[in-house]
Amino acid sequence: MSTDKKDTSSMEKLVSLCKRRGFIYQSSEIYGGIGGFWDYGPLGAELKRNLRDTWWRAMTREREDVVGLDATIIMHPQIWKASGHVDTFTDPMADCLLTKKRFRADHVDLQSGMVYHFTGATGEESTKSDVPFAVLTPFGKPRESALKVAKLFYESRGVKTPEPTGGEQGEKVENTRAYNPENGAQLTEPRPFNLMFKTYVGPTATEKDVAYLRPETAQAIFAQFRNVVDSSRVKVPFGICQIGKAFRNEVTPKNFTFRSREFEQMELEFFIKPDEAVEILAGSVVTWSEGADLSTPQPNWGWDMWHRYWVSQRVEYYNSIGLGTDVLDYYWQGPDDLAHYARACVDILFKFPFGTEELEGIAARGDFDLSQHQKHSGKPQEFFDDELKVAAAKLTDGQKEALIQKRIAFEAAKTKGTPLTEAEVRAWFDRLFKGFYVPHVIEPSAGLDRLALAVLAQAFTEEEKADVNGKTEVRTIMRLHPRIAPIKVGVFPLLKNKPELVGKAREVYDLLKKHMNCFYDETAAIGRRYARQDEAGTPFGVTIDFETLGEKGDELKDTVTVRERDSNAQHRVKISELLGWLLQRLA
RNA sequence: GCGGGUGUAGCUCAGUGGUAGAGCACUUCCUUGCCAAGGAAGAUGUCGCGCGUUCGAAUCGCGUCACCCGCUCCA
Repeated sequence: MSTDKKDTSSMEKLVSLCKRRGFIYQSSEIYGGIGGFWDYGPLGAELKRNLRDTWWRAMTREREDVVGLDATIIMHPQIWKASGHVDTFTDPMADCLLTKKRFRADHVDLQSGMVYHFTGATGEESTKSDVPFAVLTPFGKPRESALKVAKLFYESRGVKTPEPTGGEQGEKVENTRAYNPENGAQLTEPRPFNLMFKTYVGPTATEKDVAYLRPETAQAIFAQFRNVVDSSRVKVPFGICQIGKAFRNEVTPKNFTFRSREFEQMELEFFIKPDEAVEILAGSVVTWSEGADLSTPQPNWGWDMWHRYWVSQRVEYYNSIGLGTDVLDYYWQGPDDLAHYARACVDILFKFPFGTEELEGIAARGDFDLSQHQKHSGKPQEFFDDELKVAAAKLTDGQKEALIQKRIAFEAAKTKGTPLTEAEVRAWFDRLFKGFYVPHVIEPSAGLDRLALAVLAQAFTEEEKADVNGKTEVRTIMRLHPRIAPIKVGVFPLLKNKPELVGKAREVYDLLKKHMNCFYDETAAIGRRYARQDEAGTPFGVTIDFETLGEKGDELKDTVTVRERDSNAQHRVKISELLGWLLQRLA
């Protein structure tokens, strides 16, 4: 995905503020830190909890069609075999010996030509090298071109004006991936990079006991699909969502918490009927067209309507926590980017200071995952749809055959993956007409740590302000949406040497703290306390002043000053109405 | 994993071989009448870590760890 502008300095400021105020620390810092792992401090822990809660509420509690799951991090290793992670997570890598450029060893273009094997080189000032090196040159090119590359190689190893030795005769080689296509230089032996963290279950720690820390939370949902269906009276279309840790042994963790080795995912697997089932039940299938109404799911929606629906739902969610359209972007994967089993995938991107990068991917994955588990476990992962069975029974043989022929034509037109044979299509429809199908899935998969970073980056604002002495200074304000702010309200007695103010302030604090995260502060001048809370992102400050005590007349007695972080506006609010006033603005 | 950069107080940074510093922040006290006021006192460092060179290392060398940038990777 794209990178537009880089803003390293604002990122550095954000990292610094995160540490200073207790949002995010480096893991294991006293031992020098450990790459790709980050801890959340007091404010960060609250922020993350709030984000987690808003997601959970939006995805399951406020919906009738999604249920939750909380599965283990370590699961049966077969799960990762079935999902493809054991194979595809192992990327063989090879480096160019000359330029150090790195290649996916299995992605290097196949080449043929003459290979010249050099055994070393001698040079001026008795510099020399015994390191062997080989160069591939296209057929028809002279040996000198190979020699030129070899000289560069030995020069880079400290040999002055080198004369490579050996390599007099070229060797004919065909279809090799062992040389850099750009310059012909030899690549290192491919080394595997498995991105899954490995561990051992049980005391013996043999190869038989190998297990993996999950690299995504999604597979647990698929693995428990049958149990959820059997125990919770859900009917397709419905979803299962989960929040939890996932682990990837990234080659290069970077951009603060953006790419970490341990991270938290928030995933939904939303199971839908195959389009053929929709067609049988509803008579026709609605497909996406620009401007279609996505507000309420309809029984005749095809998979792409559901996909678009979830994109719009997710965008609505981001808007609800303060990430508006101005900071979001989208990337629709083209046919070439898509995995063979995926039908569509859109990334919701956020404009981070280091570039526009993915917050969430929403993929239409067909029935790939459940089918894989059905195949590997030998346990059926079908859903039985009563209404479908009844509707299918009413179809004529001709209608049935028309559906089958349509699918056969669709399979024949496939350009990716292995198309189903006619026999397989007929077997699939045989099950479908009896009411059985493996549901298709729409998968909105979001990164919680990325979201936390996004809202922090979005909230980070600097303002120049003159202090009482007229000296301008830069102040940092974290304009976090009140719904996710770690501290909702700061409670301050105007002065701490007046026991009446302090006593009243403690009363107000005790009143509020049962309902929201509050912070009591009586140190330093009031302006400083406001400023501290601005950096923590606290949306409201409540100050107990002399009016509260009734010194300015009875009508102001038992009222407090409520100060808004973003506008500096002040309101007089009765203590008896304060809780309601705040709750209304935090909802 | 490769190349480049950085690492000194909580934060930002100065300090190029000779007793570890500044600003801000922090703690306590005084003061205080709404946006980082003022005064006084105080605490804070294995100069990222290890090894070496040296009479002596934050400073020089080697190694290592972490972070940043660029490659590479991101199923």
